[in-house]
Amino acid sequence: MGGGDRDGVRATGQRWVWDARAAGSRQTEQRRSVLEFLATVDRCLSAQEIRAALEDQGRPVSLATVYRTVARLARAGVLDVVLRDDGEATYVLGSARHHHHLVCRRCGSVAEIANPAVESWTVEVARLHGFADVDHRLTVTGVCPACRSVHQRVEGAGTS
Amino acid sequence: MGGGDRDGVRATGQRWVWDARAAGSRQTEQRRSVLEFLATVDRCLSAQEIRAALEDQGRPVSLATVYRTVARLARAGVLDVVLRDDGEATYVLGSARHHHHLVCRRCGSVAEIANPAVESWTVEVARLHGFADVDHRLTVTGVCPACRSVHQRVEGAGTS
DNA sequence: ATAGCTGCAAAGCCTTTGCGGCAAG
DNA sequence: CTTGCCGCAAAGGCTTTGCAGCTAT
Repeated sequence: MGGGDRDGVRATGQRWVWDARAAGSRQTEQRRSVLEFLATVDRCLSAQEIRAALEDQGRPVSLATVYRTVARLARAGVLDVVLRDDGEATYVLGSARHHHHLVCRRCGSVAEIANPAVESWTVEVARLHGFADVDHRLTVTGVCPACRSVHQRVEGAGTS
Repeated sequence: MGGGDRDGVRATGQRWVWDARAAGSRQTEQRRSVLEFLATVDRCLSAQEIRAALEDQGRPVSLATVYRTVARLARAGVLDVVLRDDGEATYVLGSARHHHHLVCRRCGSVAEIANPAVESWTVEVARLHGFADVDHRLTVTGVCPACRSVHQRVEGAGTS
């Protein structure tokens, strides 16, 4: 599911192309802005952060359009939705196949991690419980080396 | 971090006790309602669902109090917060130590699952990336046997 | 020329918070 | 009696949606 050429977006290897001929999908400056920007980032960003960054780059896009665009990209399987601890949704380019992420709690930098053993175990344990239509999501959080060295202090970082 | 006897709640084995003598923590009917109710449930429920259920039981508790109570219980490590796919927070009694859950996408039933190998792998992979203060969260979603047999149809259940 | 997309602003939800009054200890 | 807790209602944030105009095709 969610594998690929829906919504006019296709993932071909490491390149994403917006298929203009897909049923009523248009190539617009705003969608290009969002997609091209996300391609330059290795952090998971919220819709508001994406909008702010694009504005700084002189390529303003309305918040509603950012939401609509990332929703489309997520549906197409081009990007992955990562929920922060507080429930805010963030987005990052990724296979959308392995939902395994290593996320920095401070700066939001993301690395995809993989472990086939985990993958197969989740399927197996779900099957043992009689579950069908199984999916899974593993998020490892921590503080990345960069943030550690900076000794950046964020509100409530320590004990709360 | 959130280890135990804070907020006047203690987890002793499989039993939870509200330590009334903990720094300014009072035993009230509402808190008892929430805790006792959660003990009878094996599903993860949102604050609103908890409030509705308690009202049905003739033990009404205001939504604000439910939120304040579950926040306290979560901080005390008595219950676990499980984010739904849409970002809504749900709560379930649990060790709050292993964040491994098998959740039914339809009815929200929850089973705790455990795999030490996964646990150690997450720590290892995080360390390899230089991450500190590591935590993780694994959620396996699917449709449980009960919901499968009922052939319950929820909006957008199939492909979406 | 057509149909989809954008921006704006309003509405929807979930969650938090201020406050007066009540109640546990 | 003191201090914390409850309920109510308002405020805060994130996200979605209706609508009119613009634009990619």
